Amino acid sequence: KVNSFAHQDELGVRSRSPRWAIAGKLKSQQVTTKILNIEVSLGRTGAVTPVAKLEPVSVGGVVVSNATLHNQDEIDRKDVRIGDTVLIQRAGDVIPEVVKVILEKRQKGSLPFTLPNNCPVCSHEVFRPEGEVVARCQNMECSAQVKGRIDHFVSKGCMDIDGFGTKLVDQLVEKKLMKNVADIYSLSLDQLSELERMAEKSAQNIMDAITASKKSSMARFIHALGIRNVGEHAAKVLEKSFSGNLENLMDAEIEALTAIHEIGGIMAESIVNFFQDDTNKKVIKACLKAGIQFEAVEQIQESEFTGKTFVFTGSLEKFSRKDAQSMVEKLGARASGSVSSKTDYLVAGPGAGSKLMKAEELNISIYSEDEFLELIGK
DNA sequence: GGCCAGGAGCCAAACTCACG
DNA sequence: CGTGAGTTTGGCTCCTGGCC
Repeated sequence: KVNSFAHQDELGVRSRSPRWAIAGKLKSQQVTTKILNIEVSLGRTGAVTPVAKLEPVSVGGVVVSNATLHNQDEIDRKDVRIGDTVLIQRAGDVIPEVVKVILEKRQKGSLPFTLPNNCPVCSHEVFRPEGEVVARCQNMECSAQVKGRIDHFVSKGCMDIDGFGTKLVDQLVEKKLMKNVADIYSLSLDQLSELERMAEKSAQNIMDAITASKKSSMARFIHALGIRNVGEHAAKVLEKSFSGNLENLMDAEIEALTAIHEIGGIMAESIVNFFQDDTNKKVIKACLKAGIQFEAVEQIQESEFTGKTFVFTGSLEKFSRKDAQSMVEKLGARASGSVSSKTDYLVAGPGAGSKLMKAEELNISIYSEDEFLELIGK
């Protein structure tokens, strides 16, 4: 914003403006380390994702021992191999990533890495559709997928069942106490107390959390079901379009769905397929029978912010991200995760990084938390 | 003492949608 | 049909407090 040239920051980097100087300071620290192994993990959709296990190394103040490799194409692009010495950094100073392989240090006789053709968990064949990048385990009953779907169902943005963590889910699935998400509602206090690291107190807390979670909303429930291509946002769109009537959504046809703004052909197909499946129908029925209730759909008020886009960044101290999101949604605005030319307001807390810089570049109005609250009249 | 959940922070690639 | 914007999916570490 200021025409000051030949600025020199403390790293000794000559830059043309103060902003560049900031960029210089924020530039991620890059460190070399070794890839000990490449492991494969499975998501709730059966997606096969490779993770590099690193020789632990301190970068930007934390000890990093894992870095995602995304998929086979990424591995090929960077030609990452087990045993390689690699340069890593924390993208945005948070997420560890492999920048590149130091080829001079490559061990003789190393081979390019290829993901397995069979699921590492259930051995079922994995399939990568033509033109797609992600290979998926095709076995719907694969325990990794069952666990993943339950993890997702109980998570914060979904049914939000407090205390229902991954280790608990692992045990429940392995002991065959759960096969699908509806089984949550038939768990008993005794069954829970008998599990490892669980006793009366913890078990009761879980039971209470399950009960509390039954007061929910249609959007949360749709999101929780884990329909492909339908996440938090799409679930809200569907809730609004169907005015909170789940049966109508379940019976909806492709044409009715694509008529909705923000729902296209691919999402419509995923939705129809999901609700046609008999197992899915049974699970939904069981959940509703267990007593899940949807709160009334809130009417949003017209305001000067209707249609505007907010982005929140940095550590927010006056309110949570979720609260911020619901505050702006009540005004008919939306909260997005990334800054673009369509962003109207950026709200930055302390420690904001790349998003703040991008917003400055694009000349987007920047507000502090207090200024934001004042702006929306709170 | 140690395990686990959950909150905080936010990235990258793939993918989808809408629009010119 | 290409493109920009936004969503979805999956990912990483630190730290605290509750409970076994």
